[in-house]
Amino acid sequence: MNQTKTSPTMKDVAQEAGVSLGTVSKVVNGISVGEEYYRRVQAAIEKLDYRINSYAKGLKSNKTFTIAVMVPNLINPFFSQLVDAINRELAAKNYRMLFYATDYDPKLEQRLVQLAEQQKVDGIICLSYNPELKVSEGVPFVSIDRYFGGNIPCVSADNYGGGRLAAEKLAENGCRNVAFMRVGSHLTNEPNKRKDGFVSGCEALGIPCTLKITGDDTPISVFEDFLREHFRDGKLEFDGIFCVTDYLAHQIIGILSSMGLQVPEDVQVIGFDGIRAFGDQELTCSTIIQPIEAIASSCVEMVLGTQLIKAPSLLCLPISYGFGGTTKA
Amino acid sequence: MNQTKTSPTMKDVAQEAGVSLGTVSKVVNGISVGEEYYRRVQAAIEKLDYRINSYAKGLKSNKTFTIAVMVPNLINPFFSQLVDAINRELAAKNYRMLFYATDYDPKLEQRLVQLAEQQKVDGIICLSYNPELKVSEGVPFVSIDRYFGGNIPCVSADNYGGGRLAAEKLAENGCRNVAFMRVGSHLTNEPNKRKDGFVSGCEALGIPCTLKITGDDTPISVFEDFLREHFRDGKLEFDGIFCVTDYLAHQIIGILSSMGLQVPEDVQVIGFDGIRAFGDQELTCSTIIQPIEAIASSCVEMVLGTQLIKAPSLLCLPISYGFGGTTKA
DNA sequence: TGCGAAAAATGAAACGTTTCATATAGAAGG
DNA sequence: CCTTCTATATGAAACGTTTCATTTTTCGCA
Repeated sequence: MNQTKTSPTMKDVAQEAGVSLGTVSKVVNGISVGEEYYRRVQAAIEKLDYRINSYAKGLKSNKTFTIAVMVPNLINPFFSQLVDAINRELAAKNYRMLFYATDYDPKLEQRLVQLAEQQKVDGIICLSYNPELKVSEGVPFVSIDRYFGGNIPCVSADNYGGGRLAAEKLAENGCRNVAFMRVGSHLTNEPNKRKDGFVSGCEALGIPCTLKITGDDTPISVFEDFLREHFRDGKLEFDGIFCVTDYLAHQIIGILSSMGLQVPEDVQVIGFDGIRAFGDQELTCSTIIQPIEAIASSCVEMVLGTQLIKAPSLLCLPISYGFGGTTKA
Repeated sequence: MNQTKTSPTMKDVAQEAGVSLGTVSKVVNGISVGEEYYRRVQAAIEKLDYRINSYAKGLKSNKTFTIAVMVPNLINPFFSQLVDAINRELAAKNYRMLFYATDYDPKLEQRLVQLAEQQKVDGIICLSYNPELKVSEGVPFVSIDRYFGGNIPCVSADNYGGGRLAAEKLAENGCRNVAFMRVGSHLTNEPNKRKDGFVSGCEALGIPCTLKITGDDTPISVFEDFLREHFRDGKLEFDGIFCVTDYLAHQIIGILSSMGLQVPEDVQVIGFDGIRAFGDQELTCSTIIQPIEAIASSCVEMVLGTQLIKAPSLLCLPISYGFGGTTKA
């Protein structure tokens, strides 16, 4: 018989140490036992190289020390940096992270939430693109950037404040006619407040503001068309543009330069997120910086229930301005 | 008694459907049963909204449909794009991904491997920075970019070929005196072959080549010092630089421009990886592109054993050149 | 020295599956 | 109508833990 060597169980340890199963369990879980027993069990554990079986433990105790984290993908640096930060927080608390990419697909997202629940995770952190997402009562759920109401907590940056700040910064730098650009129309999404904040900021400052918001799946060329419409005699009608994300800002900058316009000399551009292209290097465009670490740690605290949520709650974390060379200062 | 409503089990389904436990198990696992039985069980499943408990299943069957993926972090876009691609492959095969960040820390990495094993994953995919990593025989393990020998399969890009290609491209673009730059000294790392390929390429082409390889934890300023040493009368001694990663290339480009040098007019720079800063946008420096998708799918195939490994194997995937504006073509 | 109370160790039951030896029903053949 | 064979359904045991009702040990005190 060529038995494949199976890993030792608590029973094996108990036998080796000459104690009962319950005693081994106590030692493994750090519950106090007699000194002599403790020593014997530890020795047996070392000798057999025993490791607890998380699946047996999870089955019996209904606690898996696993959190599901869901974002559209890991390609967009905002998402990957967020997930990185969440993972750090979880690891520090001895939790494990099950990762799911939703690909911006509401159906898939719904399926993944069910999958995660069935996977018996202790909680779910999700940056959702599904306004109608159904979540089971049983599993703690924390949303990022989308407020569902009910008793589902949501963590997000102060998007409204960020919008206002963008308006103020452009104004400070001398802009007198600005535009706002946004892809998609997920209306209940918190980031949509960036527009509201920006518009209100412009109004307060007395600066005219044009909005260009495309549908969900329109190509980037729509923005190019828009810009060309407002381009006469080698001059752009706007002297400042606020883009809803850094990602979009980079695309817009590309279009502007292909039109022969200089950034920031001819037109200033400001994005949102605070992406550092290669991780810890400098910003590649001026931007409103999201507090990624703070978002991550709030999510983790909330989902682990360190911080109990009673009422429907929307946590708004402070943003800041970052100069990246696409504004004048 | 305020019982918290517990989820239905197979037993509940069996009772509801009036069949035995075994029959429910068969239906759930797609094993053929009598037509009438199948119908009744399905109805009961729907009615009770039954979901299988993965922990019970995993405990009994010793198969968890979970793969651990380990890279240093998700900040470096090469890593996050790789993990994204691996996750896609796994999801397509109905596997789940447990993610661990090793933070370039060999000790931590070793601990995480043990943790993953104890977590009963069906396999581990790891981009390791620990040349002495110990892996249990029990769990399928696939390495990325580090060849351990033994019977541990390794997947990597053709780093040697990539180095040669970098030399050829610089030569094609008129370079006659080049430098190679690399941080760290993880000598058994496959990417170290980039240097060998580059050196051999330069030799074959008859171009002088200077190497600058720093220690593991030296600051970036070491490269600045090096460049200044080779900078006389407003002219840099080199007309081409190959950086071991795009990440480094960007830092070097920053230094060069702070020295008043133009890229690519005064000096051409080529990186390695093929990072697209914002995911799907254009390259921000000329580079040797790693086949990230191919690496990901090979890893997944191997770790799932779709493709059986017998001998120690090192899979080398083809690279390509990508123009990003920091070379002349 | 002996008694009772408190503290500690024990081991059986349970968690929700899979699996396998057994039981059953139905079909086919004589 | 009975036997045999096949195909299918059954349910008990097992996976490796935790937990809790019991039993055993320890120890202070009379």
